[in-house]
Amino acid sequence: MPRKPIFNKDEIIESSLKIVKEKGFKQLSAREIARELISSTRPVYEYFQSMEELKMAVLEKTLDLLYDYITRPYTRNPFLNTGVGYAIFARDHREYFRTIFLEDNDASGIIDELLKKLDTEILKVPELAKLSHSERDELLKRGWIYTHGFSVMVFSGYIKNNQDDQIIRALSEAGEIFIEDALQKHEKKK
Amino acid sequence: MPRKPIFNKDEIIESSLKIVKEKGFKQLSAREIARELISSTRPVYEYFQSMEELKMAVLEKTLDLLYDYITRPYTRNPFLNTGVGYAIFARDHREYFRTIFLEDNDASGIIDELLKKLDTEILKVPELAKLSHSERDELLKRGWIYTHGFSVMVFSGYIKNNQDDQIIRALSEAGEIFIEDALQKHEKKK
DNA sequence: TCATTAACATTACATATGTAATGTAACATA
DNA sequence: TATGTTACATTACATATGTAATGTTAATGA
Repeated sequence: MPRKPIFNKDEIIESSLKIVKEKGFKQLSAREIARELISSTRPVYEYFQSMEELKMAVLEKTLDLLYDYITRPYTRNPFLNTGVGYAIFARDHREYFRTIFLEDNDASGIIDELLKKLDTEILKVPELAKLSHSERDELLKRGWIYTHGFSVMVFSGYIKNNQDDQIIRALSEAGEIFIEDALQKHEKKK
Repeated sequence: MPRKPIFNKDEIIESSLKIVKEKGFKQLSAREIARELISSTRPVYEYFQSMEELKMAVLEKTLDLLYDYITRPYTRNPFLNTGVGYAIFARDHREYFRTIFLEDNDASGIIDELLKKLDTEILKVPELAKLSHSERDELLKRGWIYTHGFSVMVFSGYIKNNQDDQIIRALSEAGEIFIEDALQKHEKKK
């Protein structure tokens, strides 16, 4: 007896992502989605209790994409790959990046997860295995701060000419500086 | 014959700053200001053509405060002081920091000015005078990226326990790492 | 074929905001 | 003291947004 659905949940989320990408998270509204779908605002409320709920779902999707980016094999160094993916994500998905890290979505949980991921990656780099826990922690923190600063610069358009290989070089050079320092301080302690 | 003014331009800007500090730049509206002043929205339009114009004036004020912060003598190193002031500003004036660097105010002009300032400061550090222009430039960029990353972390609340002295230490340590690397690479070239 | 019902459209109400139009009262001067 | 000017208040209109209430229609089972 029921009528056949025209729109589904995924379509609504996809339209939302398109709006966020083009106009920013702040512009995401039920009416914008309706315009995008060429429909009324009703379908949105068919699948989501509120705009708040939809926005959470959209945020989740951008996070999925971020995780995709930071797990790609840009180089042979998985530790570096995370940072490179992060910066390239900032370049290619400005508005998603802003939504995740610079809006009021309390990104600290997300950053925690990223750091945890980095913590496992860093162990895979052979030359760093000899470092103590606190030494590795310090190195991690420095690398993360630099990566984040770099990415925000890319995001805000201050760092231009940012081809993949240039991003890789910039981050890898900075990483080597931190690593060399960490190894040096490790040797000195002994 | 005219009536005595009750509110002046400065009061309106001050109220605006209070609102931005407490509720964020997005919440700044004529009616909010009126609430703050216990008045109507009319006085705002007495001194400003539009809210847009007022917002520009408010942004200018936050920039003035930022310049104040980055010119304070936290340490004897003027180069370091800029970064420290920047991070402390992010800690003490979250919403101003967001408005300036993370909102859509096209901060690149501001960053340019900051970099120019840093460029003059760096020359005052004796041990760095020997570096070539491009070497100094590279060092500057690295320092700036790190400082910005650090400040955004402070802003987003990820870096906690951020007393002045801890911020100074963190940035000075990172600075030393970059400086040592720059000097080392300079020596190698010879 | 037709009644039912889910999916969507339409309309409407509430709130927030910018800002123009209009009203009002205080104050300096004549 | 009367008056004109101006600073502010009030009111109103336009737009944007969330979302509830209500209307409409397409698909299916009887």
